Amino acid sequence: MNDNSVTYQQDGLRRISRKKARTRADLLAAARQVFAARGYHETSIAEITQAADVGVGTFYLHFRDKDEIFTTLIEEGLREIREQVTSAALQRPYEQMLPAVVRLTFHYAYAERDLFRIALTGGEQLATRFRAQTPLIEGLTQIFAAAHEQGLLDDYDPPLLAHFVTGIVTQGIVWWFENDEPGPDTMTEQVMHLLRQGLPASFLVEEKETS
Amino acid sequence: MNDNSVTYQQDGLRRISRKKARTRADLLAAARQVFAARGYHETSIAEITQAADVGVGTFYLHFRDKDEIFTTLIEEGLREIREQVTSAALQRPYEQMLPAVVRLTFHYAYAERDLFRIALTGGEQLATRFRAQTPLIEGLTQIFAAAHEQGLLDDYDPPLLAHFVTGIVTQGIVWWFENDEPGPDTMTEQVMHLLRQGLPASFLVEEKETS
Amino acid sequence: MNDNSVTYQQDGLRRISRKKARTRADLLAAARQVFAARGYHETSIAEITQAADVGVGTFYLHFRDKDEIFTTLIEEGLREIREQVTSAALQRPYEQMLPAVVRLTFHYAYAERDLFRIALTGGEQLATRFRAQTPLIEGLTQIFAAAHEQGLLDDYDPPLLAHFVTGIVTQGIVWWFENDEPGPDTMTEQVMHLLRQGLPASFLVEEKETS
Amino acid sequence: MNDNSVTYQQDGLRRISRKKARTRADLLAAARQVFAARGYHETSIAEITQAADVGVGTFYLHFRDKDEIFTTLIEEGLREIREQVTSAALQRPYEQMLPAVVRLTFHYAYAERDLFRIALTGGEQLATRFRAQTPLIEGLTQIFAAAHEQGLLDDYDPPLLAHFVTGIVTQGIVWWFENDEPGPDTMTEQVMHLLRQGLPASFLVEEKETS
DNA sequence: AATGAATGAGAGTTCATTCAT
DNA sequence: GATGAATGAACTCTCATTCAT
Repeated sequence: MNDNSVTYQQDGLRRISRKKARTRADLLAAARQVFAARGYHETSIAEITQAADVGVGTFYLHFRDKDEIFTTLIEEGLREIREQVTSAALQRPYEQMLPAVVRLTFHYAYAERDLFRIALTGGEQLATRFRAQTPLIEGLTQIFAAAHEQGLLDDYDPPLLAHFVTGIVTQGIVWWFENDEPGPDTMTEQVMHLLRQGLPASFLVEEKETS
Repeated sequence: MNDNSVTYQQDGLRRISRKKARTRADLLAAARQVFAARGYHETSIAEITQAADVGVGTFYLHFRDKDEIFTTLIEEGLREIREQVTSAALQRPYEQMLPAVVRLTFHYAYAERDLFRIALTGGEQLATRFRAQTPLIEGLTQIFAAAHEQGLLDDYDPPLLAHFVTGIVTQGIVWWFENDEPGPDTMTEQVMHLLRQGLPASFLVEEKETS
Repeated sequence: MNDNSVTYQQDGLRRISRKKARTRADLLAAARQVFAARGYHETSIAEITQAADVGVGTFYLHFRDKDEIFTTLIEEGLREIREQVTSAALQRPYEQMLPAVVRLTFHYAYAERDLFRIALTGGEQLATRFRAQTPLIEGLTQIFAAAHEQGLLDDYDPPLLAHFVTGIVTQGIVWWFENDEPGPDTMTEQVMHLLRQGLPASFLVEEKETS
Repeated sequence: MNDNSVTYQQDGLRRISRKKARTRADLLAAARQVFAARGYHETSIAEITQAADVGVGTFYLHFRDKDEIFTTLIEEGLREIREQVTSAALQRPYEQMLPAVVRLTFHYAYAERDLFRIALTGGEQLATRFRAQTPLIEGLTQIFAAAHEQGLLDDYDPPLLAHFVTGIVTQGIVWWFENDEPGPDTMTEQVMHLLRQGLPASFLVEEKETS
């Protein structure tokens, strides 16, 4: 027994834990694929383990239930995007933040459409589903709140406005569930155009008296 | 046997079919309530029949399965709204259509929040869920397409724009799933303000070069 | 109130009871048709009442359950045949009874194949099914027992022999469930030929020692 | 990791699959018993699993539905008999085939009366039921067809004759559903006697003119 | 750590039967 | 007598979860 043996053992442990991590990754990948193809509710644990080529029991070594692997999938998948978007935004002067956030979000969403489809479609109740929108809403709320404090958005309620913009972006992403065109840059331009110009006043005339 | 007896019998039939219609309505009301409280997938037929205070078998006398009562619920619930919004829009001059559609949609959605929650939340797959948005999208697409032909919306793609505006409205409705304020009129104003003015250009600056 | 009124009333009763008998007959005819088409177990009361164009509840005014209408159907359907065959047999000299029974049975079975299909196919357990064979078995047993007493069938056990012959006849009838040829007369000849001649001894050689 | 470990694992797999096979056999045995006691249609899956002392779900791990376990039961049960009868027949000179087939069939049928009761009684429609007779019918048809070609059975239609003989044998087996006597050998003798001698011509007189 | 046979709670669905009209 | 909406027991089947190996 010497350092070597310890090293061997550590190697063994590491190998095992590497193996375990590998299985976990297999399961996540399989889940992503099956969720995308069949939807959250139509997916059974057995389908996931089959796609991952592991035994059913193995699933429970890594995840508590279907909801946990689902949440993990979204969480881990979105984390990097969230971090990238956040850091990119912070690197920019304040006036450029909003466009940057929109553009980057669209780019990532376009690249990982299946993940967004899963996130916006499946899941147990609203809770999970709208969790995907939450980071965007919060980021936008901060941006708008800051502008509001500076008197730039006097007529708006910042959180509500953040929801509206998130609604626009979400709808752009949903659009891609059925169409591949336009790409993320054109999509961004369309959104920015709307946010910048609004719509022509000529057909936004409200009648005098409101019911 | 004379006319009277026939009348009696007809009365009987009418009464029976009125009773049957009553049961059907009970089931729909119960489904609405249970779906709203527990979500589509968490709801079992037994829960619906229990809430409607009828036997399980009765359910199948009126609906084929859970999906059918769900679809019927949404369809019948939204039909009137759709018709009201459509006819109201058509009674207005063209320039007033959009505001009218938004305002009316918000009013109905606010009044029937539980129905919209069910429609936007539950259901089998996207198909059912986004069905709720379809009428709005189509209506807006028509309005925008007309404007586009007159050169008013040169820089926009009408269907995409319709999706964006629908996204805004949807997000407004979703907002009410968790907040009661602001009411539909203020909500409409906020949306119209955004659509009219857009956001201040000063924080919509895009950097020169795009990656 | 006089004789007339009584007559009227009797007429009324008779009309009612005629109507009732009519409904009963409708149900029996419908059952016969549905049983033949779908088999006993696949047939539901609702299908019968639908085919008879009466309400479900009406069924229970005439029959206790599915088994009773089934039994009745067979019983009433076979009764006449049984009586015809029996009386025809009795009108013949003893030596002609067996051929007459076989020939008549085949003729009726051929004419009412659907009834025999129902009788031999459906029904709850053996009990009902083999009830259709019972009359034939019993008739043949009598014939054979008489012959046996006269020393004509010394080597046979009459009831067993009756079963064998019934087995032949039954198989002939079953043959018609899938083939229309040969007709009842040729069928009778084939059976009689077998019963008269047996098979050529040359290929009925048993080996000496039996295991 | 060496050959040993592989062997161990193989042992493990084999043990598991042996255990699974055991459960399957338990289910088949239970099904056989319950079908025999209550009949096919009166038997529920729950009764089978209860008799097999396994959970309901286990059933579906081994069989798709009631019909599949039924078919399997008959198929597996009859296969060996079919093979034995066939090979025994082929080992004999042509003239001895028919008696051998009849004798062996009766022996097996007597030994496994419950299986034959199930096969001849239960099952979905004729299809399944008469499947039990098919092998016998086909075997006999071959034998008779060969004799026919040699001019031995000029007056018979071989397939029809095969049906008749099958009818006799079937009726002999059905006899055992309610009687234990006579045993298979005496039963064989009675059948062979009939096939050899036919019945005394003296009471097979047909009247001249046929109606 | 991995496996997959076994489990049984629970969901959906059918249908014989009743009963108010 | 006839009706058919309503009923709920009974059944089939699925699937998340466990556990011995």
